[in-house]
Amino acid sequence: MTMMRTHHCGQLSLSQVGDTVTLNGWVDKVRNLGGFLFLDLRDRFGLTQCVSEGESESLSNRTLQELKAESCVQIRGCVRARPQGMKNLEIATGAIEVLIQEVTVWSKADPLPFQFGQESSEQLRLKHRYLDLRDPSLRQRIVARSQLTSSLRKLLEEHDFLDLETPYLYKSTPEGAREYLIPARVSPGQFYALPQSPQLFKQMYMVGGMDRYYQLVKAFRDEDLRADRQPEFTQVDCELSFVNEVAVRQIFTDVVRRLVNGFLGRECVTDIPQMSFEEALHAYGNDKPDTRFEMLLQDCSELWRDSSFQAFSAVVAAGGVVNAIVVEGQAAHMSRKDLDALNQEALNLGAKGLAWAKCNGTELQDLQSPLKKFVDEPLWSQLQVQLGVKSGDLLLFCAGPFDLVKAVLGKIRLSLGERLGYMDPQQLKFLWVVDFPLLEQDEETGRWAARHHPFCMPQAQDLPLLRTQPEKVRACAYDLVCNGYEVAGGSIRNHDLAVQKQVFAAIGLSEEEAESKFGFLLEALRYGPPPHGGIAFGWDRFVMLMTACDAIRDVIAFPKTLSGQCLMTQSPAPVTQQELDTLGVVHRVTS
RNA sequence: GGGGGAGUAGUUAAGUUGGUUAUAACGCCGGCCUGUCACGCCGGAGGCCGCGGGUUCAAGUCCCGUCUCUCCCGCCA
Repeated sequence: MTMMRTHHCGQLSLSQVGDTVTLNGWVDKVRNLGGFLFLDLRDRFGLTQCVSEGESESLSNRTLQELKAESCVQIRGCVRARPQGMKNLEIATGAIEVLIQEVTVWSKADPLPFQFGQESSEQLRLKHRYLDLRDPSLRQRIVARSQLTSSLRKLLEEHDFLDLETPYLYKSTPEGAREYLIPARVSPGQFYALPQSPQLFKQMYMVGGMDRYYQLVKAFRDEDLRADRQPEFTQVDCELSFVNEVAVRQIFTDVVRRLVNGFLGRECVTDIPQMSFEEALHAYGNDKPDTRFEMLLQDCSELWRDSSFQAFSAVVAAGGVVNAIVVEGQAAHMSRKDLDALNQEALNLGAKGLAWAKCNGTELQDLQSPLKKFVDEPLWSQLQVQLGVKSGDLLLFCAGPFDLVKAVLGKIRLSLGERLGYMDPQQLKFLWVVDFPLLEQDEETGRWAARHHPFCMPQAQDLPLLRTQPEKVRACAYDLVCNGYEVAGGSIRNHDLAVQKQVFAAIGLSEEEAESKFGFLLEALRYGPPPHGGIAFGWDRFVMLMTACDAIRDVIAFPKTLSGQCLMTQSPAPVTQQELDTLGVVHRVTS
């Protein structure tokens, strides 16, 4: 019996000329020139041009013409060199073609709901995701994902990590993200929860002496979706024993550097710089700075304190701030309409407004701005010096409470960066953000909560402040940021029972509550836990950045829409009353 | 929970101030064509203008509601 396949569609070259081969794949395109017909056959590996000269009665060009795009076929034929000048340099198999001798149709395809290589609605492609996967552009991203995963596993295993599993059926831990609940049939009225992260299990592995753990694992969060957030997503979850912050960052700088450079085939990442949370917030307005461009947020509150511009001086007097960004060389390129749009964006984000100033020269008289009448010579020269303004620059000012100003200008900076083409997806700027606050205060209730999670180790020198000034306590926590996305985050954990109890106390968790929620952790910490810490990568985001996409849907084979639907399978879907009864779930019908 | 954008042939889009038979490209169907690789040429079919209501002599176009997709805010320890 002959082989079902002797080669794949990306394989044949001049060295097989004269061989009889059998290929399998999908009909990419038929070009019938009359007595002469070309059929492009495509599989995951590539595309091979097959040709028929229509001599045979049994295999007329008419028969071949009837093979519709995306039909699945087998073609047996003889490899021959293409004539001079007919080679296609764009494809790997472009030097040869296969003279068709026999075609087996495995299955026919109806006319397609969308065409490959052309724009079409994502909705339609998601409904027929199995077809979209055949489109080389999605296929390449999914293949890239597999390659990255494979390299990552090798790198982690080189660093002595063990691939270990953790349960998906866990229990609800009300803090943090909303969870997906699963009724436990054999314990009526009780529920499992899908884990938002395997955090405590990996710590248990460390207490259990496994030393280094990793897992490519799904995590589940029942929160609203975004372009970079799916309800189920893949983490590269890692944990290490006998490490401090520096060691963790060192190891993962090495892993990321080799992973990225190996994938891109160029020295894209050399080292990964560090920035404190505080510096990131001041200069970029958020904790995940996009460092592909500058345009930093600059404080100029003091310069306005005594100015005649009430809107700013009053803000400063009330303890607020005035920040500016310098948009280089854009004075002449921003129309009134553009500036109005930016102002509107600032208003939508809660600011009182965005003041602009065009520096058409270096003198005060060259200044064009609604603020001009409030700016005198001394203020102007101070602004120029402090902000580093040059002729031709556009200045944008925002005044108000610190957090608001940072948030607004941080977002304005990003939308300007986008407009001005400063966010080149081919460029990857990694950054460690460090020295995060351990706790954050709920604005409404005034209660303190863990910023990352309640198992983070506080920085030793800040520990005495935990009772007196909890806002000043920094955590041994770090995020890996790339191009404005948080791609990984982690911390050193508490292996010291006493410190863990202090943290629980600081977030208002009573001993009883701590015992009922995390009793197994507290107990484990009594039996010789090693110092340990770890990190978890948002793998979808990482792959998205590596493939220069802007939504994680683009690198997930079967993603959900923003309303959590799978358009292909139509999930979620209703269940019968009988199923609910079996589970002991009371379903209240809402009108 | 809130705000913005979108929904017109199989697909992607155009559609003016509300006014004749709703256009185009690709795809599909039929015919011709021996070197194409976005093949070319000739012809043809194809429409619940997302859905429901309203205004009007007249609605793809205006108004209200609703559904779906998308982007953002809240949210995401």
